[in-house]
Amino acid sequence: MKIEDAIQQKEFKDPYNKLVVNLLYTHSYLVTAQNTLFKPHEISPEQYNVLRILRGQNGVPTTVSSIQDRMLNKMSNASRLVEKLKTKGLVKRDECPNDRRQVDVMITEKGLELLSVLQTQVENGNKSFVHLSLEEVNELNDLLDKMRG
Amino acid sequence: MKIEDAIQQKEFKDPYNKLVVNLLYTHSYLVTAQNTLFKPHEISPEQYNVLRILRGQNGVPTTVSSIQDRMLNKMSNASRLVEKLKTKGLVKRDECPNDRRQVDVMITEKGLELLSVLQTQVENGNKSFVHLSLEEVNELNDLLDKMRG
DNA sequence: TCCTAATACATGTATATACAATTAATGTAA
DNA sequence: TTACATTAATTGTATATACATGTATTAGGA
Repeated sequence: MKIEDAIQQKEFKDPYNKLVVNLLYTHSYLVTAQNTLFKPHEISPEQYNVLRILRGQNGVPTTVSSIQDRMLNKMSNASRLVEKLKTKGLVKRDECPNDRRQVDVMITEKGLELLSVLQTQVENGNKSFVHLSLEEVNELNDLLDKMRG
Repeated sequence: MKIEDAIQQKEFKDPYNKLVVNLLYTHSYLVTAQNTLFKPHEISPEQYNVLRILRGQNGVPTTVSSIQDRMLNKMSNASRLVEKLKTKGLVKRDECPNDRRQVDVMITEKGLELLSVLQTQVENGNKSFVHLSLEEVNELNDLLDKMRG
């Protein structure tokens, strides 16, 4: 479905402005689809992403600012997301001995278990709502990378 | 900059999952850039979009649900956005005479003035943070349309 | 007509985003 | 060592997203 039909807008000023609208709209499409996967597990896409980052550390503790740097949305608030995950018992948070300003964040067993359950669903889900061939996906990835300059 | 470097992730399960991450990250890049344009005018990108929809009506009143259908984020709350815009004097809202459940929403003179000031900035801004040729932009638009199926 | 369903919008609540401000700890230079 | 800047994290506030629920109005069938 063309973006013009999706939002009932006949024409755009130019392809650049159309692209911006198209990206915003496609993002919404994507997040809506993802939410249906996460909802039953009472976790948000953002919390899932933080858990993924922590698992990637393979047991090495991570600071809040390091999580922040690696988040998909740089403006998000890692401190509060970690707090939410701790409440659910999915991560633990200790004072860093070398530098008491910092905090060592680690994923728990419970967090790892949830991730492994979710992972397959997310991976299959991602494939199912991206209606493109492998070649087209690679093309799209390259264009997005280039777009950001 | 490749997405792998941007979020310090070495590899992805497959290109489909990479694409999802890439879209989320690129969306954040885009919105952050747009916010710098809107901030000085004390308006949010979402509110700007609603004003654009209303201007497209050329004086014909629109209902809240019609705005909702045409918004970029279908899960957004048109009712509250209209309320915010009304508080700022950018739109007016009247009870619809034919059907008292509905509400006629119209953009005001003040709203039109703000839009015309913003429009040029937004259009130029969009071009400046999309680092692609015209041909590549068209390609990207087509791939996004196709991706949603 | 009356009853029920459907529609349009508003409201409630939780989470996340955006950005400013604060607090505590550390680094550095006079 | 003290004074000041820097850094790391938390907290505050406003807006937006996500979804459920409530309320008033209209539509349509028995």
